[in-house]
Amino acid sequence: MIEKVDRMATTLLDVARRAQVSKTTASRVLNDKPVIPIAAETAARVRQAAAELCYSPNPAGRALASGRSDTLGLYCANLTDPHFARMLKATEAEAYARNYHLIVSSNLDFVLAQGRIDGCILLGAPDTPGFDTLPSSLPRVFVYNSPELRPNLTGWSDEQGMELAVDHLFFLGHRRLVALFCYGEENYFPPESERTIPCADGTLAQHLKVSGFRRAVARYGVMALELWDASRSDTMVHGNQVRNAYHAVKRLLDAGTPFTAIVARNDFLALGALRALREARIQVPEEVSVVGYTDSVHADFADPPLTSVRTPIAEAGEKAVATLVAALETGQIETPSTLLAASLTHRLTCAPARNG
Amino acid sequence: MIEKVDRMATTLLDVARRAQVSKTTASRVLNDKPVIPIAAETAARVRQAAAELCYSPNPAGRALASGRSDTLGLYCANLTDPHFARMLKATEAEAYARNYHLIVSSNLDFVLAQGRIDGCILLGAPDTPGFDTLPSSLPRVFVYNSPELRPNLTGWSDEQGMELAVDHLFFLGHRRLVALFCYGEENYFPPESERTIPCADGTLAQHLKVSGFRRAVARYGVMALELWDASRSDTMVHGNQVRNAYHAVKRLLDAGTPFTAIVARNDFLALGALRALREARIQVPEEVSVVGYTDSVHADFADPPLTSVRTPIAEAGEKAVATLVAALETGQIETPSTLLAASLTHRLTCAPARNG
DNA sequence: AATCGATAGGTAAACGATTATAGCAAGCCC
DNA sequence: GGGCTTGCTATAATCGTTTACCTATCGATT
Repeated sequence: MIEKVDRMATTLLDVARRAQVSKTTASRVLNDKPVIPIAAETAARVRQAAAELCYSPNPAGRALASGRSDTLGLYCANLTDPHFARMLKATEAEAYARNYHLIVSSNLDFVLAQGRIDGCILLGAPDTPGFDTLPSSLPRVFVYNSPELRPNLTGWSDEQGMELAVDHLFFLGHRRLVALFCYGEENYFPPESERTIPCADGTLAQHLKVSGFRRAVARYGVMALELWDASRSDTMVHGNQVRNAYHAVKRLLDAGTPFTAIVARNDFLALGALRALREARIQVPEEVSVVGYTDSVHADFADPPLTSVRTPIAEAGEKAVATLVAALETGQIETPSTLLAASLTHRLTCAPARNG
Repeated sequence: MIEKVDRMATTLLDVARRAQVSKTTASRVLNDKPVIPIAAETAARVRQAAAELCYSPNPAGRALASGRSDTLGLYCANLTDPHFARMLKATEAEAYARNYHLIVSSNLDFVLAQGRIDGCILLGAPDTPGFDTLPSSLPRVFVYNSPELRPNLTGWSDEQGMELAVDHLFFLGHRRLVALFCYGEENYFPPESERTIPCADGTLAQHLKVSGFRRAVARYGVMALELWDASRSDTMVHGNQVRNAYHAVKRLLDAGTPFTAIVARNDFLALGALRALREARIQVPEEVSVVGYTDSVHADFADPPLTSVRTPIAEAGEKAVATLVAALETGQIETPSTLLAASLTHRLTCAPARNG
C-alpha cells in the first residue's frame, strides 16, 4: 500500500503568513511579475521569508494553475546512442540557461502527457512512427538530417557534410577516391529505387551522403569508386560494420586498385579501413588518407586518430531550445527552421596526396 | 508574452459526463481501485468513454491530489558519460515495466523539486556535494562502487572486479603481472594517505582497484609491478591517459622487465598498452595478455578487441528501480542495500601464458 | 414494519499554485 | 466634499485530480 506521505513541504501559504501578506502578494513577488506595483519593503519581506523557509514552489500546483510547466521535452528513441549523448549535454545546458527545465525520455507518451511540457524537441523526421499523436497545439522542433528546410526543423544536411569531406581531400591533392557505404552485397551498386534506406528513427540513413559524395566528385571530376559493403546501415551491430569494411578494403588492396584516399559513411567503416591498411603496411596518412563521418567517440581513439566529419548535433540541440523558447514567449506554435553546417574535425588521418 | 493556451484537453469531467457518471466513479474505474464495488456495466461505459475521447490524465492534477507522481528521478552529474548511457536504457526499461516514469537530469534541483518524483536514484556516493539537500522523506538509492554494504546503496565493488581480472590471468598461468594505475609521477608509488583519490562524482576513483589487485596478487603469490602513470584519474582527457599508458609500457619494454600480462585500471590505459605492444611487435594475446576495466565502448573496437572487467552498472540501475518501487509500495523510506558482482567480458586479449 | 448489511454511486473538500477582480487608503482636482 | 486617480493588498475562483464521507436502493432478517 502506498500511503499518502506527510511531506510537510513549505507552501506558498507558509511564506505568505511569515511575511504577513496574502498568497497573492507572495506569488507576485516570487514570480517577479509587476503587473501591479509592490512596495519594495513588502517584496523584501516576502523574499526573506521564502529564503528562511527554503521555499520552492510545487511544480504540480504551478502547472495546474498557470497551464505551463517551464519544461521542455526531449525525445530520443535510443538514449544510449553516443551521438545523442553529445547533444544531450548542450541541450540541457541551454535549457537551464533560459530558465527552462528539460525532461529526457525515450517514451513518447510520457513526454507528451497533457501539461507536462510546454514544447518538445524530437529526434527524428516528422514522419517518424508515433509522431502523428503530437497534440497540434504543442510547439515542436524536429532535429534530423535534411537536405532542405522543412517546417519546424532544426537540422543539418548530410549532403553538405559529405561534400565537405571530398572538398578537403580534393584540396589536399587527392584525385582517386574510394567511398565506403554499406548496403546489400559488397560492390553491389543498388538501383536508384533502393538507395533510400529508412532508419529505425525515421531518418534517411545514407542516401544524402551518397548524393553528396557524387555531387562533389562530379564537380571536381576526380576518379571515384564506391564500395558498398554487406552490412546494413541500420544494424546496431557496429562490430560487423568494422569487419565488413576491413574485408572490403583488404580485397581492394589485393586487387591492386589504385587510390589515395578513403571517405567512409561512418566512423565504424573508417575504423575497418584503417585496420586493413595497417595490416597491409600502408602508412596513414602518408600513403592513404582516411575521413570518417559523425566524429564519434571512436574517432579520437583510433590509431591514428581519425579525421572525421562532425555533424552539428550539439549545436542543433542548442538551437532547438532557443527556437522553442522564442516561440513559447511569443505564443507561436510554428517554429522557424534552421539548417546548420557540418564541419570537419581534423586529426591525423589526412595529408597531402603524394602523387597529386 | 506567454498566453494561457486554450488546450482543450479532455478532462476527467468530460469522460464522466459522456459515461453518465460522476467524476468520482470515473476516477475509480480508470485507476482500477476497487475500494468500493462498481458495477461491471458502469465500468465498461466509463472505459469506453475514456477510449473514445482519448483521455489521458493530467499529471499535474494527479500529482497535486494524490501526493505522488509515479515518477522516479535519475540523477547523474555527467549525462554524456558512456558508462552512464549503458545504465540509462536498462533503468528506463525497468521503470516502465513497473509502471513508473523516469525523469533523467543532471540538475539536482529539478530532480528534487517538491512532488515531482516519488523516489530517486542518484549516481554517486552519499557524501557527494549537493546530496545533503535531499529531503529526508524521499526514498533514495545511491548507485556507486563500494567495497561494503552501506545504507541505501545499490552498487558493486571495484575491489572484487579487480580481483576477478587477476584471478582470470592467474588461472591462465600468468605469474608476472603488471598493473597500470594512474596517479602522480610515473612509477611513483604514493604513500597510503594519497591512495584515496576522490572523483568529481564523489566516488573514490581507484583505491579499491589498487587494493583488489594487491589482495589477489598476495593470495596467489605472483610477481607484480605497479605502474603509476602521470595522468590523474579524474581528468576527463582520456586521450592523455592513452598516451601516458603507451609511454609507460614502452619504457617498461625498453628496460627489458619481464612480464606476461597487464591489468589496467580502465580501458583507456589498456588501449595505450596495446598500442605500445603493437609497436614493439609483441603479439597480443600470444605473448602478452591484457585486461581492461569498465568494458567501455572502446573495448569492443580495440585491436584486438579488449577483454575487460564489466562493472554491473546496467544491472545496478535495474536493481535500483526494483528496490525503490518496492520501498514505495510498502511506504518505507529506507531501502535495502545490494552489492552486485562485476564480471569479465571475454574478447581476444587473453590467452594462456607461454612460459607459465 | 423497522432494521441491517451489502452494493452502487454521488458530494464536496482537499492538493498548491496563479490570477481576475474587488477593496481600501491616500492624494489631488475642481 | 465628491469623484477620480494611484498604489498597494486581499478575496475567491480556477486548474484536474483524488478521496473521505455520505446517500440511496434493495433484499433479507428480526
